[in-house]
Amino acid sequence: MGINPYPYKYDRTHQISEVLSSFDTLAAQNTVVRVCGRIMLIRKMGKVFFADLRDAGAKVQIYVKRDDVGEALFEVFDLLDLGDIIGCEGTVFITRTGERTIKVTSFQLLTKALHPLPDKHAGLTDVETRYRRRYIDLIANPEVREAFVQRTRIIQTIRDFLNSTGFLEVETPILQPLYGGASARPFKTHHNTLDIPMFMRIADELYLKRLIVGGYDKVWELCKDFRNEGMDRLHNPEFTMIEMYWAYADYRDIAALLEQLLRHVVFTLHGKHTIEFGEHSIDFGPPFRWVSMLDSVREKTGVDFSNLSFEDARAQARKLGVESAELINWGKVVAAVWEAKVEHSLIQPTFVCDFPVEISPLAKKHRDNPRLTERFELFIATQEMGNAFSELNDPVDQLQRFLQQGKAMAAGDEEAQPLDDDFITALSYGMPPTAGLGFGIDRLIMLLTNQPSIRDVIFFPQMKETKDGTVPVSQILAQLAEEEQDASKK
RNA sequence: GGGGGUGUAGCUCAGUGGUAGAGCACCUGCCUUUUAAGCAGGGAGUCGAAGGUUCAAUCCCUUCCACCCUCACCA
Repeated sequence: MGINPYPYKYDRTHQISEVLSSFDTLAAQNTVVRVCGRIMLIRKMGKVFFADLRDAGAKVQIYVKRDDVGEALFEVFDLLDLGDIIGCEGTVFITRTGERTIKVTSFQLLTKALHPLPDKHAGLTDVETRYRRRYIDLIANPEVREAFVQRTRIIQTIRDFLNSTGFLEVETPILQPLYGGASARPFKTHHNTLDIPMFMRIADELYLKRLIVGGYDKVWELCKDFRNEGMDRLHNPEFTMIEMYWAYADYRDIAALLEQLLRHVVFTLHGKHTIEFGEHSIDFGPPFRWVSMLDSVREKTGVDFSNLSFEDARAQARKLGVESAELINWGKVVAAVWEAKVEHSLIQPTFVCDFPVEISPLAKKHRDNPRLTERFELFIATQEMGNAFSELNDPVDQLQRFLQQGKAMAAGDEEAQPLDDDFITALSYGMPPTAGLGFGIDRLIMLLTNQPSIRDVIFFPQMKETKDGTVPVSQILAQLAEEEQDASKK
């Protein structure tokens, strides 16, 4: 029929949402509109078609009557399938049943769809297909597309907030000769020209603190991080954090800022301070609870670990049913008991503070207790949403912490942090007292959009490779040739 | 890695030891304001993969693959 199934462009005058929002005016003035979109439904009634056309923002019904478009175009429309993308021109009116509709006078095929859409009513529910071929998921499931719009809005709101409070958004290396800033196994790669091993970053911390040394007061980064660890509902190998560093402030200051930020984001997104997450209702309105790790352990277990020796602490932990070969110091024992007895009970936003020094190699020692650090983690709905400390800025102390980590690594701890000489050098030039914070963006978005899996807030989550998901090129070409032949016949 | 579950048409799902079914989608016909339009007809499947048992396996057995849940590690 000489129809190009893949033309170059279509001059549209309105997005569908614009047609709907100014419908009365368009109708009164008999304005000709040109819209485009994907055909989601077709209803044929003899010499008349009704179809639902959807673009990025909205859906509208179109009305194609043979007497309006002519015999030839009408037959073309008869060849269209669900999923095809068209542009059409016409005026608007309201049908007998009250639906706002575009009365089409002409239309053009813009893109032919070779694969059929998922069931128009049941949609696409198979999670494997949804994750592997997100484009189908996005076509078939409007609520999925909306969740990702929310993701962008959340990040934008955070960005606006931080920019408005004087934080400078910066970028630091993703590809690093040495990884650090968190306890995790890295992805390792290789630079050919330099012939050196390189690592994908697991955190931004050490680079951002170098910038504080360099004289920036407030910096932050939207961080893509990579951790070579297990994958499940809460973990994707590639994920997003925000890290921020604030000179001349301590962990209490940055906790207050984080609280203010989250309250602002929740309110901006939902217009209120409470959100629903699974079976929980989370209230961001009241001041967040602030409790020390040792106090919360004592509340739950009746045991005060604060003045116990390592041996006594381990014995107490054993009585509580907490036992592991990895509990090699007092700090690890306390953290393990806390995780076993306290963590699961933290539903409303709660700052848990003052972590043991052994598990906090980059945090400054607590001003009142050398066994602890000035560190907090924020928990919401039992999940860690953020981790922050008064940053360790004493290069001698930092070196000792690194050496301790080195011992752990030598003992087989694959997540211990390697010594970063240049970072020590940077600290020795003087880093002002600084508060630092990192929080997981994917988890925050899960929380704020009420999604149960991290895969529901990452467009293309990591999946195992499978033969089923791969179509041989030869098969694709054969199919294309076949379609071409079919088209030329028509 | 351990335990539990799932895998049948493009999509959503039934089903049986004897050559495979529905709805939607697709094709044909009827219907000029319908709306999950309707009515009539049609084509469509390596029943996840490979072995085994059996006269006969989509179904029973074994192994493998992918996905989901869960436990352990992690954000």
